[in-house]
Amino acid sequence: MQDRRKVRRDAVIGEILGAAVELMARDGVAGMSLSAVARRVGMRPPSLYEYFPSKNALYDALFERAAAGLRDAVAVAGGQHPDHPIEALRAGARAFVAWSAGNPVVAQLISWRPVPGFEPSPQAFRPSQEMVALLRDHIVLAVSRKELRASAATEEAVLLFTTVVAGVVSQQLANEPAGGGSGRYARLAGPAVSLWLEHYAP
Amino acid sequence: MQDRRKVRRDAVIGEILGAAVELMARDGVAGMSLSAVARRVGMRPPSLYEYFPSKNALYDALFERAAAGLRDAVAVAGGQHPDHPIEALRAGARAFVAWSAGNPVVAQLISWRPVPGFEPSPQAFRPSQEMVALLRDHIVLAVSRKELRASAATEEAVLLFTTVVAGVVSQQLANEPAGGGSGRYARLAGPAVSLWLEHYAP
DNA sequence: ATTGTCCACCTAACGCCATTAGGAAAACAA
DNA sequence: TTGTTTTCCTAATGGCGTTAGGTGGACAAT
Repeated sequence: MQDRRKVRRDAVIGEILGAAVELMARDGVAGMSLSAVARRVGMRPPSLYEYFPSKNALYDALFERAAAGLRDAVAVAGGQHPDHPIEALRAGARAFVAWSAGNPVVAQLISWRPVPGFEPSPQAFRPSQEMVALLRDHIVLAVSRKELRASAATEEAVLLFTTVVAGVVSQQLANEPAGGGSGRYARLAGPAVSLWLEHYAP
Repeated sequence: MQDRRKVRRDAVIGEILGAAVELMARDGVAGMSLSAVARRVGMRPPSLYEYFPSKNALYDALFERAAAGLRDAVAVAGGQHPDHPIEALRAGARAFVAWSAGNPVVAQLISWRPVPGFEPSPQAFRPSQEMVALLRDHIVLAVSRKELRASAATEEAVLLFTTVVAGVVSQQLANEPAGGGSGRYARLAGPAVSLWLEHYAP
């Protein structure tokens, strides 16, 4: 019956993380306070230390969850086009931007460095690396099918792809940080990726 | 002899802003504390309120200085090519990225939203608007000379240009926040702008 | 030279924060 | 029933941004 305890504990952790995200939306990513989180979940601040050894550990848990969610969103979108890597790249980039616009708080945590002193642990960073690996696979596949120039598979080309997409996300987050808005900047995802695709077209 | 006082006051303000930048480099943009600034300039924290009515006002002053410096750097670079707007765009974008890589702390203040609760005042934001106006002028000139497609002067195209450049800066700041580094990501400025220029080539 | 005004600093204090120490009660295992 | 572990608590420390109120010196006017 140790199971019962673990279930309860995981539920509390989820509750804490949810409250943290809500408060980050209200007070800014770096403006979130453990005291406010504790108030929202009906605890005293020190009790949170039963679940996270520090505030940065809480950020780390949020980072890992967010990175995994983002990776999954991109993977699902790309997976819709299993034998059309160009379309997979387009869909993946659009999904990346859409997810970031829809989850602006945690997207800031991933795309920027908003919290002084916090750096994601290797474990939390892993989903992001897996996402880049996925991107690389699509590009390599496209090149092998002659749908992209060979130079598209170079390190610089991959970096350029992520940079272009990061630019769209950055504009979106900086200019519509609330996220709920129109997503004016997120609409640039398609055209931005087109710039890259045209340059590396065979 | 009121002049003497104003000179002295402005010198102190400069000293405070310099200390703030140094501490932001050490502790993060949002991690800078007025107490630490006061210590560094040899004052007690409340004395800083003779010069800035709040911490956010200090951020605002830094923002304005930085935005003006960035605008000037871009303007100088672009001005090197008065009758070659394409080269002016290239040089301006490179200067933008180089300045941001060389001043990573204040660049974060301009490109991101690192400080919860701080938004630049209209006055502090003005240099940034002037910089975008300059960019627009170059593009319009290039279009009128048939060096760019007419669609390059649309709102979307201008937004795409800023987005591509913002992407390079964002990658640079996120991955080499210390700035002093090799500027690996800043080297993408040229290729990134090329993507845009190729797409809008006549 | 004296007076009055203003500026630039100070100390003291308030309420908030993250974090640690140590204790109490409840949940579970024996 | 006893003992252990988990989960919460109160109390306290040292830091923060900011306000209130006081003091001395720099300046202007007499």
